[in-house]
Amino acid sequence: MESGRLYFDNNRGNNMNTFFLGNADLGFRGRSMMSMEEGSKRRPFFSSPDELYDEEYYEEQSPEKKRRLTSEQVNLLEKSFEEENKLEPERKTQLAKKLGLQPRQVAVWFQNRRARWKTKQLERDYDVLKSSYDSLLATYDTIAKENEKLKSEVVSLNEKLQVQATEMPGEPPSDKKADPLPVDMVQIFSMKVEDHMSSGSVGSAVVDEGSPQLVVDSVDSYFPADNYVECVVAPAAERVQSEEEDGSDDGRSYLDVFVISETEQQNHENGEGLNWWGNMYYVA
DNA sequence: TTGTGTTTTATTGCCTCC
DNA sequence: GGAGGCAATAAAACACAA
Repeated sequence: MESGRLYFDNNRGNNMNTFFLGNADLGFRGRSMMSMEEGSKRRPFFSSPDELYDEEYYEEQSPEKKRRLTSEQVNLLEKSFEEENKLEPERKTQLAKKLGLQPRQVAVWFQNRRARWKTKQLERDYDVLKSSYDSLLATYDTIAKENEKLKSEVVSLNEKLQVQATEMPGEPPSDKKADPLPVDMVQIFSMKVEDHMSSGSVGSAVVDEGSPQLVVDSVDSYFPADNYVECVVAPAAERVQSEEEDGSDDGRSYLDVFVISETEQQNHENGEGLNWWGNMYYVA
């Protein structure tokens, strides 16, 4: 420590100032300055100003005893702190004079007050961050539940497709998958997974108005967030043709839906074969 | 009355700035 | 190098439950 720093203890009771020379090497620190055997006359924490200035109380105190500031002193200090939480030397002297305290005491009070303010501020910041976190967590939970729901929808729809495929002999889905896609017959739309996640309507993307109301999902949310998933919707040419031939139009529009990865679409654009993993849906 | 927890006042040591 | 700020800490003052 810096030797020679001067410490003051203001004694309001008898208008005497006691001075301490702080020096750790000499063993002066806190308790060592005071006589611990001294009996203490307790006063209530919330006392009236009159009680606080009770001469008898102060006269019985040892000059070294640590004393609480009066409520008036604290009020004035609080007011001053609200105006400016840093203390210029001039203001410190003025306040000290006004309060009947040592400038050092005023400085210490401001120092401690800044520390309390900082603690409170940290608590406020923590509360703000926590509520923000809780809100995000709630949003995440909602999205996760919706995701689960959509996954089960996909499973259910796939099961229906399996049933349909078995009910239509002579048209193995595997042949369909192998067909090259007639580009002029398709509508392509894109859905970015991360946009999907952040939009208000969690869940399904809908084909534009000109298209049949086929609801298409991104199949699963296993795609990396920044990957695009392409859904390709095409009229089921073969089935339409077959219906026209045998007059078995049941009033349904048939569509082939393919879901491809970004890589697969690139392959398709490069004239390479596609590995389709979508299947056929129909809508009434 | 006593033990325990909290608040307030003050000290110490280190750091930065001028 | 001195002044002042800050973090860590001590210790008195105080509140309160058992």
